[in-house]
Amino acid sequence: MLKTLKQSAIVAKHILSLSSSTKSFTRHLSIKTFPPLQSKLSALCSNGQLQDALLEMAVQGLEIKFEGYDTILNECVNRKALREGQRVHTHMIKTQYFPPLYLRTRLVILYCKCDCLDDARHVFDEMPERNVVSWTAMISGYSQNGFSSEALSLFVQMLRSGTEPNEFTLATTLPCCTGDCGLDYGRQIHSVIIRYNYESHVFVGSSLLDMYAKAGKIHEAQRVFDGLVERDVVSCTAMIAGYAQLGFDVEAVELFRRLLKEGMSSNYVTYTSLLTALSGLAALDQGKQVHNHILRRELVSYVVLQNSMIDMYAKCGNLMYARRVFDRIPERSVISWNAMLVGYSKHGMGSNVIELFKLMRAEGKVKPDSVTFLAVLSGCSHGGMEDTGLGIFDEMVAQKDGFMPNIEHYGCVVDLLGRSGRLEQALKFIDEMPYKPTAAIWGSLLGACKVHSNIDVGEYVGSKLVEIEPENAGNYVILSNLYASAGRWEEVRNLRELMKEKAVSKEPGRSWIEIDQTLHTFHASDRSHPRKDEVQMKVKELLVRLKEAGYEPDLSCVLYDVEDEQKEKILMGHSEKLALAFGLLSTCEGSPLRVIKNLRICVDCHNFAKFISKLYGRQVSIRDKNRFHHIKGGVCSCGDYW
DNA sequence: TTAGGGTTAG
Repeated sequence: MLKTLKQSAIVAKHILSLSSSTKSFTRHLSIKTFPPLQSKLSALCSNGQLQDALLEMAVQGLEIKFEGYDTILNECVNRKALREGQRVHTHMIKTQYFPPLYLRTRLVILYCKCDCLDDARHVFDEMPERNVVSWTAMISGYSQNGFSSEALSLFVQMLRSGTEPNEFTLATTLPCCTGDCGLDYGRQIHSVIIRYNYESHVFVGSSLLDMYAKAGKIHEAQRVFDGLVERDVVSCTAMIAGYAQLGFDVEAVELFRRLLKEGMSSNYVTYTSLLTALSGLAALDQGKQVHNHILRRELVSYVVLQNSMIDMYAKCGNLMYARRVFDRIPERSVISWNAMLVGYSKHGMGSNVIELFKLMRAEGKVKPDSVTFLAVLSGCSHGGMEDTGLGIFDEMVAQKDGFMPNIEHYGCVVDLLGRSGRLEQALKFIDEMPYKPTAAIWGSLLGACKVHSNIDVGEYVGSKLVEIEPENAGNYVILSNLYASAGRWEEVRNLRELMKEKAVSKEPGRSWIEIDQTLHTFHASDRSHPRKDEVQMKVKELLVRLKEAGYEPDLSCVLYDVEDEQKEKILMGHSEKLALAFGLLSTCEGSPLRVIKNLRICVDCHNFAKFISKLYGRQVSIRDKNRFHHIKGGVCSCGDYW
């Protein structure tokens, strides 16, 4: 009797220990099926023998129930084993097993992970009951596959059903708030977040600040970031990336430095965002330093990071380094190719663009995409290879690479035709293309009219532009330049009146130059730089010397209605001239000058830089909003077309 | 069981 009792106690203890190890699912346990089958299945699964595990399930038939399905479905999810998962699902149906909520949710997760959203949704719709996890799993499936509106509408349905969202749901749903109404949806979710007190949760907070940053609301992003009770790599990276994406490059770099000092950990994503900011600044010395950090930390094998480095070096003007990074990537993605192609294109190196594009086609490992063709077409345009570009467009239309041109590619063709002076043909092309012309397309044609001094087409195009984009000052400037160059001052005056009427404002011009790892920024007519007086003197000195050599300030670049003397003063205050003067003051004779400008360079500054390169024997490179100008001996790589 | 940040182009 005593012996039997003792035995029962041992059995009971065994069951209890099993219960605690399998958490809350103990009610399904039976000594008959568990533990031998369970441990056998687990062993098979962990050995990767999913097939054998399935066979074992089939042999055991209905005896398996929860534990068996759970074990094998778990393994299917971990390995994204769709076929095996489907067989388990079929097995459930065949044996008329009625899965509980937990297993149904596992099926939803499995199908979502394997990109079978319809199957996931089917299981989800058939669920007799749902909890926050099943809702979140389905929302996450949509969210991660880019089906934002489905995810958002499911989120709304979830709230209506009375299920409260948790931190997982909120962090998953926020990334769906993109596009036109993204900010509105985002703000509504923000209010839900506040209601449930998740604003300072690190995952929810990073998602929230990212949403604001992507909507261009940097201050709101910053407010969320400042309110986080705990910060980690992701939230910090999100903030740095937010700054970088919106062009707050200095803030991005400063935040990175500050956080580094505070001991924040960083990973390859952090460096990617940091490189974006350094690319914007064209801070070559700092970029090289970051490259060294990446090498030392052995992060260099991330393709994303290598792509960022190609872009950084190209935007800093060093194509040789960019190419070296490109050549060392073992598995290039389409973005690696594009970054390199865009690099050559912006530097006006048309033949390099074509050569690399041929290599890409010949290798055939990576398919060109929309950006590839934009880079190739604009590369032909910047490099003065109009007919080659037009030929490639024809190949696109003929579907040589299985890729149809979109409106932006049509825009490139307008650019190519305009550049080669075929303005009437460009007008006809716009008229016949299958898209409605955008302001950018008219804008590029207007630029072409200015370069080729074609008033007739220019007037027509200008009127179209002012109609679509009355607030864009750049359009008035080009049109006014066009009238001025034809001596039609009456029209220039009318245009100026029109500008005043529409209260057009221009983004303030800004240029900078990197000297010994420090960026020196100048604004138009800047009086804030510590060496402003020296700079001013230098510009005056340059003006005298350049005039002796034949330079004549192009007063038509000034739109204000003032005396010519005043116009010359305004021109001499242009930020790129200040940066060039400062460069001459701070570097030794013969060394190259590298200036960055936030807007497109004006004709007068371009001419000014050409004279400097010739008279002072300097290679001058200027990166403007559109492209690089490499000026040597008074000749610019853009061929005076930009 | 479910979650957040990143690269080219414009």
